[in-house]
Amino acid sequence: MNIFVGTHVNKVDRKGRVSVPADFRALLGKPAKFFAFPSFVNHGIECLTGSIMESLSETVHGLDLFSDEQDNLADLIFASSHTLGIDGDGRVVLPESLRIHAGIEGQSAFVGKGKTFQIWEPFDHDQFQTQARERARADRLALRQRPQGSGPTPDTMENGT
Amino acid sequence: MNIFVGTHVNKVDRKGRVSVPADFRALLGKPAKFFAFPSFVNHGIECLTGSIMESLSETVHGLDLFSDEQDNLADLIFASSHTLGIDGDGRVVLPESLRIHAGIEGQSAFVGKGKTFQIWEPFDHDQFQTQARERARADRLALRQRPQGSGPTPDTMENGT
DNA sequence: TTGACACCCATGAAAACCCATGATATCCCA
DNA sequence: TGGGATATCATGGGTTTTCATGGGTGTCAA
Repeated sequence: MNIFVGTHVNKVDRKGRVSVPADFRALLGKPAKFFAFPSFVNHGIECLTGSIMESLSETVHGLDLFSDEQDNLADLIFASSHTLGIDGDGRVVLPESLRIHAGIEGQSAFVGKGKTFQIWEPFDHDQFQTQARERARADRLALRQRPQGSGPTPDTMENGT
Repeated sequence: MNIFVGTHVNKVDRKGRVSVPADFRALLGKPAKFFAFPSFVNHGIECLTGSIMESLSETVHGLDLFSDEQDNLADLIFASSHTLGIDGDGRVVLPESLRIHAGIEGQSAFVGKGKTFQIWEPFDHDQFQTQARERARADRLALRQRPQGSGPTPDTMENGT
């Protein structure tokens, strides 16, 4: 099962270290590491596996080299990314810039998103999830009334903890 | 994982030396060196590994030999390139022409771009990144609807606010 | 001689590594 | 099926290694 699921809240110690949930670690292989960058749209930290990051780099480099578009995209994704190596005890150090973006202090929430995961300040994520739930409900009503309701319904969001 | 990620700000000492970030050095192999030339679209310094430089030369020579386009590109890239050798302590000397192009004085930012990286004056790069971020927000819809097929699309970022 | 440049060494700070502990979950056997 | 034994995990703290950075020395050429 190669997907990240669940929400795990762990402590951030005074050195800035956090335990990566064991389930997640198992999916990160060896060398145990992943890439993390601030989301462009909210206060979460996006976390990608090496293989996803690599194919992302292939995609970006498929664009015209030195084009504005290539340059912008590469900057947002790669330049703001951090390589987080997992130590022998299964922990990573959250860089200060990421902690600030997410507002993380004493605790952090690892949130499974399928092929990727995110790291949040736990309370922030609660709020985010509540809003997502409400939106999903509203969207579903709209969907239901539509004549052809094909495609995935928003019930992927229903897997609360 | 053969990609350059992160933004690392290092000091430029009075001799013009800068430490190349350890992550980057690890990707540059031996002999430890890379090619650098002024970007033709902004104030950054483009930095390419030997192998990328080679494939770039293939591409350029695929253009009509002696065409204006070939001539221009070759000039922009190859004629203005410097080979920067990394010394035993992991540092390079930034040639004056490059420092002037980028406006670098006391500090420089090594910016990962996936298969390549750039060197910037740190404040300049901040500005550039902020703009890229704004543009990305505006372009997000456009990107999503593009048909281009392979690899994971940036849909990890689809979790709107 | 005077720079420019390639080496060599020293040092403080930060990151990676190692070990210990308590809590929880899992297993095993009666 | 209870209940003790065992493994897994999150967490704290100390120690070693790596890294960025400053400065010195020697070499070659203008």
